[in-house]
Amino acid sequence: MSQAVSRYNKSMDQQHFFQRGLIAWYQPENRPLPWKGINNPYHIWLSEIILQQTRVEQGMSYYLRFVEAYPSIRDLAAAPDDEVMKLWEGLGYYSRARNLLAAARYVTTELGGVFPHTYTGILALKGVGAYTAAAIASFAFNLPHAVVDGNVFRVLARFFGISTPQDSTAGKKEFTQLAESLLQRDQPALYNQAIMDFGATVCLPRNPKCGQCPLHTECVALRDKRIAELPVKSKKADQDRAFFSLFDLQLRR
DNA sequence: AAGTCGGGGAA
DNA sequence: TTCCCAGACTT
Repeated sequence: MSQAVSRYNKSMDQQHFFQRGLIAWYQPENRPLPWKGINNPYHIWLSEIILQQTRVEQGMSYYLRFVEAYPSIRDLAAAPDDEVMKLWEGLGYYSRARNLLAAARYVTTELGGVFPHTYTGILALKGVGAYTAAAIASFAFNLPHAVVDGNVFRVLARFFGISTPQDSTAGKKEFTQLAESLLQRDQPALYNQAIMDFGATVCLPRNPKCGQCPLHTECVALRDKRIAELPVKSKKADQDRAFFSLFDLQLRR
């Protein structure tokens, strides 16, 4: 019992260190972005759809062009399909554009142009999954939902030394629960921005800046020299290629 | 649980 | 080349 309590307390200390360190580190002006510091749900939503599996630098100009072309969600809803697809050209994952338009029309016609303001309402929109719903809910409405994207998986896996594959069912559950427990519920938007900015600028996928990391003294992966191994993914394109090239080699003999 | 959808930058 | 990017959806 006392051991369990002790371990529990240590974990809580670790979590508090993480939260405080992250917030202390975060300076919004370090990474100014057009969709940062605003609370227009339409603009937030648009930016999040564009940024799905897309680098900020690549999505930036598209976001600006969409906002320019369609100042309101009604404008987007009224746009012809081919015009929107043309504007999306070059971004990839074109189903995002189709879902974007479908959702815009749904909000405009079915919801009277009022963007849904609850997590479940937002999640119901086409093209909006758990991550995007949490992002919109927190950034636009300051609702307490923790974002869990590639940055968050990486930061949490390393700092807490979690080796559960992030793309497994168990992993998604574990990381999501941890993220929710870490979320500073009195300032969800700020906290979510902070952890993603941290992952994008300090706790990088390769060659993370551990030397100048404000959390390095308590980072489990750094302590155990497992930075390069974390986070773990079970889907390994790598493994498949290795297998098939080996198979190929057998056939050639 | 595994597969699919993409262009692009960095190592 | 490989990995990964503010993932979601279908099978």
